[in-house]
Amino acid sequence: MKTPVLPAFERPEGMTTHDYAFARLRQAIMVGAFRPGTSVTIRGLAEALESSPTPVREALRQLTSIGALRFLENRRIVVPRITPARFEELISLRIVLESHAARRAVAHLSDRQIDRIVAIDDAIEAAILDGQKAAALIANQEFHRQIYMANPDQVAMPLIESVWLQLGPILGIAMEHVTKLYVVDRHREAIDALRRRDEDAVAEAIGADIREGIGGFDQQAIGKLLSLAG
Amino acid sequence: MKTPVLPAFERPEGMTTHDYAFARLRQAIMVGAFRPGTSVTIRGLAEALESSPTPVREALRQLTSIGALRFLENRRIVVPRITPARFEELISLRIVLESHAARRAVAHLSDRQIDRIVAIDDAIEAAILDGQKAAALIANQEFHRQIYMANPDQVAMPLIESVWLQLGPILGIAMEHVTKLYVVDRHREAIDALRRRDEDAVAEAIGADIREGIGGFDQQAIGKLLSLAG
DNA sequence: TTTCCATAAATGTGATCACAAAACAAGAAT
DNA sequence: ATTCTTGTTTTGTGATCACATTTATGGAAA
Repeated sequence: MKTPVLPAFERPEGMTTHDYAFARLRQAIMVGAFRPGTSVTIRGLAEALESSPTPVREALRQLTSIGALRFLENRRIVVPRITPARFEELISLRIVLESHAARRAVAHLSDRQIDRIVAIDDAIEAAILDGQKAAALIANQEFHRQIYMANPDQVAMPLIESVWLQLGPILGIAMEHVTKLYVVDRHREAIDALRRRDEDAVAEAIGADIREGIGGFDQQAIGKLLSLAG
Repeated sequence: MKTPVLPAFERPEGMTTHDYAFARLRQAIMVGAFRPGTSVTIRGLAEALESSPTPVREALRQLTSIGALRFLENRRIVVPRITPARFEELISLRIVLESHAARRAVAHLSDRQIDRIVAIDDAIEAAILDGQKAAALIANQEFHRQIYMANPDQVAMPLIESVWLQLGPILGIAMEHVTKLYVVDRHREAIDALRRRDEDAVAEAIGADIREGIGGFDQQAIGKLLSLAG
C-alpha cells in the first residue's frame, strides 16, 4: 500500500496531533494531492505523519463527514470517484452557495478588506503568469474565502469548503493535464461590484466566475478529464 | 457532569460501535435532545452508550465537522449556542440549499414517489393533530428528505442535514415552550407543484415553507426563544 | 495458462492505559 | 465576604495491543 505524498505543512506548537493530521490531510485533498479512487490506510498515514493510528483515524473520520473521503463497506478508505453528473451537481452547488455567501458578505466588507482582496487577486494573476498552478489555485481559494468570511455570523463557509474538498481530487488531475492558465477577469468584475456595494452584481460575478472557469482552469477541459477519472 | 439523555435507538447487527454512536448522537442532536451550551464528555457518553472512549471520540469529532458540536480551546465539548444573527443565517441557508435541491429533484420524481411523499405529509398532519411534536418534527424532516433524495447524483443532502443539525438544539427548546402546532399548507402547495413538474413552483413552495414555519413551528416563537437560548 | 484453495500478511476496530492539562473543591489569607 | 493557594478529581489525548475481517500471496490442481 503506497501512501500518497503529503504536501509540506509546518506544525504550529501546541497543536494536537489530531488537529495536525486533520489539517494536513485536508489541505492535501483540497489541492488535489490525492487522485480519485486512491485508497489510503490508517497505519500508512500514521507513519507518514509520524504519529499513531488513533489521531489519524479521527482525522479520517472527520474527512468522511465532509465528503472528502469514504469508508467503504469493505472497511477500505478511498478518495471518492467523481462522475460527470456528480461533478455538475457540485459545480451548481458551488454557484448557489457562493453567490449567496458573497451577497451576504457585501454589507460587511470594509474598503480596507476590499483592498486586501485586490492584493490577493494580483497574487493570483502573478502566479498564473508565472505558471505556478498550485499557488494560483490556493490564492484563488483565498480570494473567495476572504470575501465570504467578511460576514461575521456566516455559517456557509464550512459547507463551501466541503464542496471544494469534494472537487479537490479532480483539480489534481486537471493540474497535471492542463498546461496553460489564463487570468480570470470575473474577479475584477466582482471587485468593482464590491466597491459599489452592489449585492446583485457581486453574486452574479461570483456565479459567473465559477461557471466559466473553476479556479483558473477551463471547465470544458475538466469535463473531458472526468471521463478518465470517473 | 450529567450526560444528556439519549433517545432510544435500536442497533442493527453488524453495525460498528462507532457508527452506532455516531448515528445515535446525531439523531439526538437533530431532534433537539441537547440544549445549546450543554457540555458533554467522552467518558460520560461512552458509559451511556455502553462502550469505550475510542469510538465515541471519533463520533464526536465527526459531529464537529458538520457543525453539530464544538471542541473548545479548553478542550471542552459543547453544543454550540445560537445567536439571533446566526439563526437567521442558518434559515437563509436552508432556503437557498433546499429550494435548490428541490428544484433539481423534480425531474427525477416518479408519480409513485410523489404518492409516498403525500403519505408522509398525511403522517405529519396526523401527528400535529395528535399533538405529537417529536413525531411531527421527524416526519417533517422525512418529507423534505424524500424530495431532495430523489435526485440520484445529489450531493446537497449532507450539507442540508448539517444545517438541520445546527438548528436542532433550538428545536429542543421550541418543543418545550411551544404548545400548539398547526398544519403547514405549503406542503400541499409543494406537492401540487411536484405533480405538475413545475420546478420554479416547487422551489418557491419549499422556500416559503421554511420561511414561514420551521418544521411545523412558528418562526417568531423560535425567534423569541433565541433571547433565552443565545 | 488459468482457477482454486490454504496460508500469511495487512488492516480496521475497539478497549485500555499513562500522561498532561483543565476543572473543581476546600481551606487559608486578606 | 472575597480572593488566592493547594491538592484532588475529572477529562481529553495519544500510544499500544488483541482481535476479527479482509486482502494478498503462493502453490496445487485442472
